[in-house]
Amino acid sequence: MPKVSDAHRSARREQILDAAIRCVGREGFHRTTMAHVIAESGLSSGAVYGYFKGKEDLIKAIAGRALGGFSELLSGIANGPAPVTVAGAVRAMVNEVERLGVESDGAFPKVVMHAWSEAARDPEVLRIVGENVDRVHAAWVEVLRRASADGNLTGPGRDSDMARVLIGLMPGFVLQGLLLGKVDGQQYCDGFESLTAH
Amino acid sequence: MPKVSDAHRSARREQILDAAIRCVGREGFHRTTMAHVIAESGLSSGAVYGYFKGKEDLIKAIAGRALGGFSELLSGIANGPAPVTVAGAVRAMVNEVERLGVESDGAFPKVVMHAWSEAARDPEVLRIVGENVDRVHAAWVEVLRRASADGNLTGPGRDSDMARVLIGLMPGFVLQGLLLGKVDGQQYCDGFESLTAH
Amino acid sequence: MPKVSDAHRSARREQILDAAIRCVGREGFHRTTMAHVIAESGLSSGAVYGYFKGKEDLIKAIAGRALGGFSELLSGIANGPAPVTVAGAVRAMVNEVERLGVESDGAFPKVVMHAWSEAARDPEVLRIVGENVDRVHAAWVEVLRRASADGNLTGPGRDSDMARVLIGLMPGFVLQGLLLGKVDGQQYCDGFESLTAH
Amino acid sequence: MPKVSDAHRSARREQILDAAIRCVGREGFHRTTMAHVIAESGLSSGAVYGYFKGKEDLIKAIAGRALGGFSELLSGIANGPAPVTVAGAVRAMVNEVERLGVESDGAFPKVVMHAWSEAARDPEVLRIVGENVDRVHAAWVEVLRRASADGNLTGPGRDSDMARVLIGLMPGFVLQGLLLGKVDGQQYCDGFESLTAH
DNA sequence: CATGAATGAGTCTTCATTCAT
DNA sequence: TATGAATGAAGACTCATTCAT
Repeated sequence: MPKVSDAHRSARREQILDAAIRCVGREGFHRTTMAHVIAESGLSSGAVYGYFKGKEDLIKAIAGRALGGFSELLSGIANGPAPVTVAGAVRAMVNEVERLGVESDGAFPKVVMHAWSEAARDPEVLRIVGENVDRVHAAWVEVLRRASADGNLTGPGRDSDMARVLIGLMPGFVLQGLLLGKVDGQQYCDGFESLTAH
Repeated sequence: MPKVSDAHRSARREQILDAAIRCVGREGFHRTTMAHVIAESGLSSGAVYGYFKGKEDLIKAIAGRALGGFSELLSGIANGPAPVTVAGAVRAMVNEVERLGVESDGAFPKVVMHAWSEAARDPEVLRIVGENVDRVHAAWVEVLRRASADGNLTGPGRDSDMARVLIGLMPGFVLQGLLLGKVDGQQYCDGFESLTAH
Repeated sequence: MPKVSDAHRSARREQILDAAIRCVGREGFHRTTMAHVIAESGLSSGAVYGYFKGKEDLIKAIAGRALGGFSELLSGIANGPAPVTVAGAVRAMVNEVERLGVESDGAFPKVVMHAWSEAARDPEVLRIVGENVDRVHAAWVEVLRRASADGNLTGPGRDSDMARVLIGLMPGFVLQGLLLGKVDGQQYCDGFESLTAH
Repeated sequence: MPKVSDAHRSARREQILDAAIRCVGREGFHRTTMAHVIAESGLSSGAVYGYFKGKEDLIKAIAGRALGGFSELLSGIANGPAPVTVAGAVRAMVNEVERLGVESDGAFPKVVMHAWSEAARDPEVLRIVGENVDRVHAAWVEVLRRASADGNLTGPGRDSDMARVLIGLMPGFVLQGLLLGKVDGQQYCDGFESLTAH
C-alpha cells in the first residue's frame, strides 16, 4: 500500500506506541521484548522497524510521552480564570494522575516509574525526562506566582524551591499508588493541606 | 557443620551484594549481567551462585537494602531527646539521602529508583519495597505524634494522610537529584518550610 | 505489445545494472542489499523487480558483464594488421584493466574479484564466468598462433598451456592492484618481458 | 571444566577454525552462518563465541590463514641446498596449491578466493591479506636473486617487477582450477616454461 | 504500470545457569 | 568448596520479495 498519507503514518506510530506502552506497563522496558510489542501491535516486525529505528527509539518515544501533559495542566491552572491555590493545583495534579491511571488500565504510573528508572542509566532518556521535569518546574513557579497574586500564598520563600517540593509530590503519589495498590488521592490532598495549613 | 564460619559466609554475601549494587547503580537491574557482578565481586561464577540462588535472589536482596535505614532514622528522631518538628525530620531525611549518595559514590539514588521500578513489575520486589515503605510510614506517624506532643504541629489532620505526603518527599527529592544532577538539599528543605510555614 | 519500447526497457536494465555494479563494487554481492540497489538506481523496488527476477538474477547479470570484453580485445589483436608479440598483447590487456578501473571509478576490479569468488560457490555463476574464461583462453591461443606466424614466438610448447598462464596474468594483476592500492601496469609488463626475454 | 590448559584452548580454536573453513569453502563468507559453523564444529554457540569475538573475528582468522605458508615455501627454496630456477619454484608453488586443495578436500582454493574478494571490501581483511602478499613478494625476490646467483636467470630486469608477475601466477592458477574443475598443474608449469624458455 | 508499505523467515549475538574437574 | 568452560534458549534486528492501491 504505497503513498500512504501522513495521517496514516502517524496513526500507525501511535498504534505501535500504544502497544508498546501496554507491554512496558506489564513488564518494564527491559523485560518487554520487541516480539511482545510486535504481537501486541498486530503488525509485523518489519513494519514496527519501519516506524521506529529500534528498541531504544521506542523507549525514548515512550519516555517522552510519560510526563507529557502535566506542565500544560499546571500552566492552564496558573493562567485560568479561577482563583488559584497551591492545594487546588495539587488536587488537580493528583486527579490527573488518577485519571491517566484509569484511562491506561493501570499502565501509566508503572510506565512513568520505568521511565524515571531508565533515566538513571540512559543519558538520552535522562535528557528527555529532565526536559519534561524542567517544564513542570516552570509551570509550578507560574502557579505559585498566580497563587501569590491571588492572595493565597502569603509567606516568604523562593518560588523555585517550593516548586521543587511540589514536583516531588507527584513521584511520591505515583510511587505509593504503585506500592500500596491504591493510595487515595483525596486523602493525599488532605494530607498536603493539613501539612501546609496548620 | 559448614567448613567456613557464618561470619565468613556473611562477609562474602556482603562483598557480592556491594559489587552488585555498584553494577546496578551503573546499569540498572536488567542491564546488569551476572558476569558484571561476578567480575566486580572478584569471585567466580560458581562462588556467587553459592551465595545467591540466582539473579532474582540478588535483585530481591538489593531491593531489601535500598530503603533499609529510613524508618530507624525517623523512629530515632521521634523517640529522641530533642524537640521534634516536621521540618527538622524532613531535613534529617534529606541529609541522610545526600549522605548515602556520597557514601555510595552516586549509586544509592539510582539503585533506589531501579528498585521502585522493579517493584512495578515483580510482585516479590513489590512486597519487599512495600514493607519498607510501610515501616517508613509508621515512623512518620510517630514523628508527627511527637511533633504534636512537642507543640510543633498545631493544625488538625490525620497523621496517616500527612505521613503519606511526607513519604513522598523522598522519591521527589531522589528523582530530582537524579534528573537535575544535584538538587540542593538545603533549598529543598527551605522550599518545604516555605510551603508549610506561610 | 509492451507499452514501453524495447529500447526503453533495455536502457532501464542498464540503469539498474550500473547502479548494482556501483553497489557491489562498494560492498560485494552479499553485503549489497536490494534496498541499496534500489536507492542507487533511483527507481522503486517494484520497478527493479520488473526488470530482474530477483537478486540472483542481478548477480548473474553482473557476473556476465564482469569479464565481457577481453576475448574481443585479444581476438582483435590476433587478427589485426600489426605484427603480434605476446608481450604486446599482455600490455594491451593490462591497459584495458587499468582503463576499466578508472572508467568505473575503481569498481571494476572489485566486481571482477567478487564474481570469481561467487563462482566458487554458485554453479550458475561458475558457468557464466567459466564460459567467459574459455573465450579468453581461445583468444589467447589465437594470439599465440599469430605471434608464432609473425615469427615472434620461436620456442616449442603447447599453445593451450601457455594460454592458461597468460590468462592467469589478469587475476594476478587485478588482485595486486586491489591489495596494494595500485600496481603499476608498466612495471607489471616490464616484469613479464624480463621473465620471458632473458 | 575449568582451568583448561593453553594447549586445550588452542586446540579448540583450531577445531572451530577448521569447521569454519569447511563451511566457507562450501558457501563463502557471507552465506556461511554462525549456525553452520557451530553445527560443523560440534560445539555450542556460546562456546564458539568464547573463542572468537564474532563472525568478523572468525573471517579475519580465516583470511590470515588462507595464504599462510607460501612465503616460507619460497624462502625455503631460495635458501635451500639445491640450485634454484624460477620454473622450479613455480612448480613447487603449483604443487603446494594442489596439495593444499587435496588436503582440504577442495576447500582451500575457494577459501583463498573468498578471502581475496573480502579484501576488496573489508579494510581489515585487506590489511591481513596484503601483508601476506608482501611477504610472498619478498620471498619471490629472494628466489630471483638466488636463481641469478646460480646462473639460472641471465637477463636484465628488476626483481621486484618480476616478482609481481610471479605472484600473479598463483591467483591465475587457483582461479582456473576453480573455474575449470581441475587445471593440470603439470601443464600450467609447462606453459610457464614454454613462455619463458623459448 | 508504478509505488513503497508490509511481511516474516533468518541472522548474529548475549547471558543466566550448570557441572565436570 | 571453588572454578570457569560450556550450554542453548532467547532477543534484537535485517532484508528479499510481494501486492494492495
